[in-house]
Amino acid sequence: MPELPDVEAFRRRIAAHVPGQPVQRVTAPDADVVRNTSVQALGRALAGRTFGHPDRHGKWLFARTDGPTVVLHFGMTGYPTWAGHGSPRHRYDRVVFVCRDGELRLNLMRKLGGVWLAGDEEDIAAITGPLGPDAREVSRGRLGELLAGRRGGIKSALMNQKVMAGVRNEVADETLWHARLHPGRKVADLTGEDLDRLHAALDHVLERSIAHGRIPRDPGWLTHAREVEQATCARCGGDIVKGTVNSRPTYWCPACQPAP
DNA sequence: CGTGTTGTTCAGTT
DNA sequence: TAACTGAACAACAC
Repeated sequence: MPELPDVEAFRRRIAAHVPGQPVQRVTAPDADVVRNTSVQALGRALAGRTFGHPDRHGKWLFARTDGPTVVLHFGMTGYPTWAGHGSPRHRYDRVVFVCRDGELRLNLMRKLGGVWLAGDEEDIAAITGPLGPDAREVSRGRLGELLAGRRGGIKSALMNQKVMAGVRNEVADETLWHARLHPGRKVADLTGEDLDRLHAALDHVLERSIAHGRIPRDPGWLTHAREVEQATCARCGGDIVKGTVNSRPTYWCPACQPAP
């Protein structure tokens, strides 16, 4: 379930191998994950082009070339790999960019993500739709601005890609636990101190998770609760509970994150 | 073969 | 009219 930290790890993986690689051809065993063009047109547009440095905004990845940009989204189950020409492809490698020294492969088990071809920044904006600033770039002041005037709950706002890009279910739960805020708290009811803690928690969760390549599953993290039958809060020792917020499975500590 | 999974989209509501 | 909510959808593992 890639969120911002996972996609940043993907970006670094691609950045380590792909820049400078000329594309020879593109094969797509599952053509339908190529979303806004045909496999043939994608191959024609990229053949002979050279990959540059990849960028990321939220959960979107942009594999630049000296021509068009390949836009990647990983849905819930996707990930990219770099592999030698001869190494066996995985069953769910849906699109393969065959380069000079290896292959960039997009594994999409559930086909929820996809590949788009973009000629310029305008194309990219049309593909991604409106996105708020990347969650990693949000300052304390900007967080206040982004949340100002919102009527709903804090978890809903954090997960809204138009508010900020990159946070989804697990990062939202983890951030709210670190900030000691109940996921159902109304944005309008949060104090300046609440927002201070929320910003510090978002920063902490994103930076530590990026360093780890994903949200750590260790006992000191709320996400650990998703691994075990019944987790206890690493801060207070109380039981972590599971419920549904915005029709998504949500974990929190009732003692540390009091209900609104 | 039914259930669980979760990012996104969309229909409907406030 | 923007913001909000919840249901539907995607495809597969188990």
